Amino acid sequence: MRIGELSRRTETSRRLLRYYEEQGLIFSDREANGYRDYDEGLVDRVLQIRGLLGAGLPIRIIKQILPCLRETRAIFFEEATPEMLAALEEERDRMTARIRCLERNRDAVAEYIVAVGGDQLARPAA
Amino acid sequence: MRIGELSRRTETSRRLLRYYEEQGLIFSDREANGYRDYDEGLVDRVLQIRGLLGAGLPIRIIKQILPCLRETRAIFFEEATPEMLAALEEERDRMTARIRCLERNRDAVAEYIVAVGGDQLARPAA
DNA sequence: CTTGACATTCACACCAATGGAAGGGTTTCA
DNA sequence: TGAAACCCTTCCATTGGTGTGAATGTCAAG
Repeated sequence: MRIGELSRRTETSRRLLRYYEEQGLIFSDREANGYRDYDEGLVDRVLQIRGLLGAGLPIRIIKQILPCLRETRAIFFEEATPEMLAALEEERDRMTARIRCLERNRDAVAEYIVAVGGDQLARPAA
Repeated sequence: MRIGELSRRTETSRRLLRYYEEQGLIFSDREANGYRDYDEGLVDRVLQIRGLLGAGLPIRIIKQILPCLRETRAIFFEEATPEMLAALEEERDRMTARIRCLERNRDAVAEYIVAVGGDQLARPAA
């Protein structure tokens, strides 16, 4: 698909898609005229990238862990140097820490909402 | 405690602590001489703030949810306007989305690590 | 030929964070 | 008492990262 379709399907500006490509997060083939030609899988990939960015991971790290996230479960063993493995383990642990932090705080927010009487399913008797 | 101690205990520069105060994320009493006097609870508070920032929440949002996160369970009902409640519910849901995204991707990273034979320090006889 | 989608490139905006200088007061300890 | 270490404020500039705007040009189709 071309960039316009990918943009619509991911609700991501063309500009940003080109930026992600420039940053090495996604790739595209080119049509004869130079237009980008995206694989179907790029839709999920872009959403995934945006999710991770939204969760605070920098592009540099996302680029690093992308090889682990290929939907095609073709794992590239040859690239698994000890240094890279260590970096991945570190990042995995950092993600766990992030998750815990978010869970704790989300739960606190949720408790607060309940305590002050919010979240009454579909506002029954407002 | 004074700013130096808080800085050491949170591994956060004095500069940044003053910045957070300027941004309205934390508060301090003042000694007679003008020195900031921090409550013991600020240690956790600062760590919490840094965790949330690291998880991708902007200062603006963190400031908004801080009232829900007071360790003193004094909840300020009077401030719970419907608009604020709606904003909180939205933010709660966004945090949940973040958590799910991180979980999915962390698990993928973890699987990859196992697949390429990492993490054997912890489990020698894999 | 006009319209819309595509291309590239430079510059800018926003946010978190930092650095540093100026210029001054306070605490601690030998 | 003197020095070092700590603290204060204000101001200004900068860095790094994510994201955007706008100018300018090409391509394809009605």
